Amino acid sequence: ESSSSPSSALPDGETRTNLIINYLPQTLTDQEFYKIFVVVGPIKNCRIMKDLKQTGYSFGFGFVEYQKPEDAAKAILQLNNLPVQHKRIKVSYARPPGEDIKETNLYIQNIPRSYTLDQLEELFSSYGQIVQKNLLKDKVTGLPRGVGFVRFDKKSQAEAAIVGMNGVVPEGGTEPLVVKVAEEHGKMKAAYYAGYHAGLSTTRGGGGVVSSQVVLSRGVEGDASATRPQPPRKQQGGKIAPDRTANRYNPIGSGGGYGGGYGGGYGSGGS
DNA sequence: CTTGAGCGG
Repeated sequence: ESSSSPSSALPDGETRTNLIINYLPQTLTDQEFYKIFVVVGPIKNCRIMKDLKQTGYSFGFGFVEYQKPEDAAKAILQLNNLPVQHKRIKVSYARPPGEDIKETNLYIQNIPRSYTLDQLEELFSSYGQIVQKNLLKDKVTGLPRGVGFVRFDKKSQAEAAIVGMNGVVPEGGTEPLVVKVAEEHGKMKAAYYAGYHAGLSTTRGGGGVVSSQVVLSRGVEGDASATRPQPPRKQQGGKIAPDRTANRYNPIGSGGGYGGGYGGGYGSGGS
């Protein structure tokens, strides 16, 4: 049945129009964002996801919804991997809402230091499609820390990977892997950096903020509230997650180090 | 010692 489909190669039952765009440069504006995608076809809706309306801090990804499915498909073909500033954007279909996409990102410890990204992927590839992966390196030495991330397409795949790989000693390693769902607090960091300290007090000492008002009088309730989140009654049960909110990174400032092997001449530069 | 970014309205 060779018919119709005049100028576009839309897969058979493809009706999706909504795309997610990843790896947007932090400085990309909404207008620029729109301009990149509107060349493909009329857009119904698009938006860069931002941390807060207040800070305007971009999460580095956004959505583009076209009016026509063929334009969405075309955008993936034409704009995926497009160099934008110092990055290459990723263009792919957004997932239908309510899908099983919630806990697909895994945090892995005790990865043999000798492992490459490919090896890491190979280690987990049998459980499903890996959509993203990363190996963390020491900030100062640049040496592998033995921890990394693997993001699966589906939650069920991530779950299977945990069951299958957690506790397993990989080849070339001596310690069993620790595989668990990664915490998704990346988005909150921007808020903290922006000075959005709602009411979070890190009770762990040695922290950064030193409040000069340390007037603890015995019996004064109001003041003590800061250092006493809970009444001491129930301290026995369960484990208390201390404070993972300690962010000691400089938000902006590092000039790079990720990706980038490609110097990119693309197209003929306009003026 | 959970990543400059992978799912909103």
